Amino acid sequence: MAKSKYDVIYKDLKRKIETDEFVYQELLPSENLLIQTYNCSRNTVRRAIGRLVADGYVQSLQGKGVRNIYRPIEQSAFTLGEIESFRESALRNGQIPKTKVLLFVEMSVDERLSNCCGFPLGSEIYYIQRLHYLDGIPLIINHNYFLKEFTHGLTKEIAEESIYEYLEQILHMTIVNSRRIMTVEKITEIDEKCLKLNAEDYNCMAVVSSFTYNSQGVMFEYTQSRHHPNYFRFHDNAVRTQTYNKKYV
Amino acid sequence: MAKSKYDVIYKDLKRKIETDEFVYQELLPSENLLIQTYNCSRNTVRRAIGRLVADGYVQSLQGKGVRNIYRPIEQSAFTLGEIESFRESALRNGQIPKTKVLLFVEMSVDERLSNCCGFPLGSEIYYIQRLHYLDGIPLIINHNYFLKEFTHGLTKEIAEESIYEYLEQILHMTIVNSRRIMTVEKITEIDEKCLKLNAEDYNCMAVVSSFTYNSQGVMFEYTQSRHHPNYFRFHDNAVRTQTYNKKYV
DNA sequence: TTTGAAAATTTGTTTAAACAAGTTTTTGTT
DNA sequence: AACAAAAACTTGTTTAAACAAATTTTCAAA
Repeated sequence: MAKSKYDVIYKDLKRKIETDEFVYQELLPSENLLIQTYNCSRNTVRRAIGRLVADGYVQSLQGKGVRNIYRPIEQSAFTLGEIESFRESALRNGQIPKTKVLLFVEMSVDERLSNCCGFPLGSEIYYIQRLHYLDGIPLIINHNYFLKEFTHGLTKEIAEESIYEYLEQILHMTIVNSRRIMTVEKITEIDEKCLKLNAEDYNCMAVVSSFTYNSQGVMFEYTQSRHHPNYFRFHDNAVRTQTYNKKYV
Repeated sequence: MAKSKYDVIYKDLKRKIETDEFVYQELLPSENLLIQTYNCSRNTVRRAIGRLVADGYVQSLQGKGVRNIYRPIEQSAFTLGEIESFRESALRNGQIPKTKVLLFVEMSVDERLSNCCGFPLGSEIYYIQRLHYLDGIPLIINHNYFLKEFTHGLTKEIAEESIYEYLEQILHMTIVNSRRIMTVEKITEIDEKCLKLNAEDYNCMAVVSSFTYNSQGVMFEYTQSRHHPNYFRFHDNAVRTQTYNKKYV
C-alpha cells in the first residue's frame, strides 16, 4: 500500500530505536542529518519525530536534540492510542488468538441499552457475545453492539474471524476513531464462568467501553470489553505541556 | 504566559466546540475560513485541528471538512494523554481536593523496589504515601518514589500541597513525559482501611503505575496510584490508521 | 429531468524559507 | 587558566506555495 513519506520515516526511525540501532539515552541524529539521510524536507522529518514523541519513544529538547528514551515493554500489553481488533493485537504480539462466539442475535435497542450506549431507542442492532482466548487462556469477554444499518450482513461466521476486516474490506466502511473509557466493575456470573474467575479470588475486573465512529460521524459500534484482571494491562504515554516557565536543565 | 499561535487557536476552537458554538455533527468552518478568522497560515490552523483530532473532538475528512463529534463527558474523569497532578486535575473539574500525607521518609532503593520501578539499587529516594480526597471522599492512595538527586529539599509540607509545583517552580525542573501502565490488583490492608473499602464488596482496585522523565532523560519519579474502584475512570481516544484501502463512506 | 463531465472546494502531503529560542562549541581577551 | 563574548548548532514557530486526492457543486448536453 502506498505510504506517505513521513510515515516511512517514522516507521524506520521507530525500528531503529527498537532494535537498538540508536543508543538508549543518546541523542538521535539531528534534523539536518535526518534530512540528508531521508532526502526530505525539515517538516517531513519533524512530523515523523512528532509521532515518536507522542509514542514516548523519544523526548525532544530545544537546543539540544532528540533523546532516545525507549525501553522495551512486556508483551501482551494493549497499547492505547490505537484502534486494533483483538486479532490484530494478538498477531502483533506473536500470540495465538482464538475467538468463540457465545451469542449472535439481532435485536432492537431497549431503554436500558440506549442509556448506557447512546444508540437511539428502537435502533436495529446486532448483539454479539464473544470470548477471546490468547494462547489457549480465556482472557476477554466482548459484548459488541453494531448498528445494523451500517453493518449489514454480519454473520456468526464473520464474528468468529474478524468483524473489522469484514467492515473495512467488504463493506468498505471507514472506521475513524474510538472513544474509550476504562473502569473497574464487579464480575458477573457469565464472567466468572467464561473466564474461570473465582469471586473469592477476584470479584472485580477491568472493563473497557468503546464508542466507535465511522466517517459519517455516526457511532456505529458500542462495545464493552470485560478483561480478566490478572492479564489486563494498558499502556499510555503522556507529554507534559509546560504550564509554567521552562528554563533549566 | 506567552503562548504560541496554534495553541491559542486550538484552545479557542476547543472552547467553541465545548460551548456548542459549533453544532454537533456539523462541519467546522473550512481551513480557508479559519485562516481568515485567525489571520494565520494554513499550517498553523491545521496544527490546531490536528490536536482536536487527537482529542477526539473532531474527525477530519479529506474533501469534506472537519466534523464536530464532541460529546460532553461526565466529570471526575481522568483524561489520558496529559500529565496532571491530582490537584490540577481536581481544580480543572471544579472539585475540592485535599491531600493527607501518610508517610514521608528518606530511604535507599532495595532489590524489591528496584525490580518494580527500575531505580538503580541503592539510590537515595524520598518515599511518600499520600491519601487524596475529592469532595471529602478518599479516592486515591499514591505511593511516590522520587530520586533525591533530582528532587532535593522535598518536605512533608510540600507534599501536602503540590510536589510538581515545587519541582517546576522552585527547582526549575522540566518534566517531559510520563509512561503509564494501568492494571487491576488485589487490595491491601492499607487500601482497605484508607479508602474505606470492603473486601466483601471490592477485593480489587485500579492501579496506575507511572514512570516520569525529566529533560535529562532520567526517570526521576516512580509512582503507584491505587484508585478506589468505584470512582476510577480513564478516558482515551484512539484514531484508526487506515490499514486497508479507504474509499467510501 | 437526468446524466455526466468540468470546475470549485476541501483536506492531505511535501518543500522551502525565515526567524526565535535554547544549548554547545569556538574564539579572543584578560 | 579563566572568563566572556561570539559563533555555530539544535529544536520551535510561522508563513508561503505547489500539487495530490476526495468530495461537492455547477453546468451543459442528452
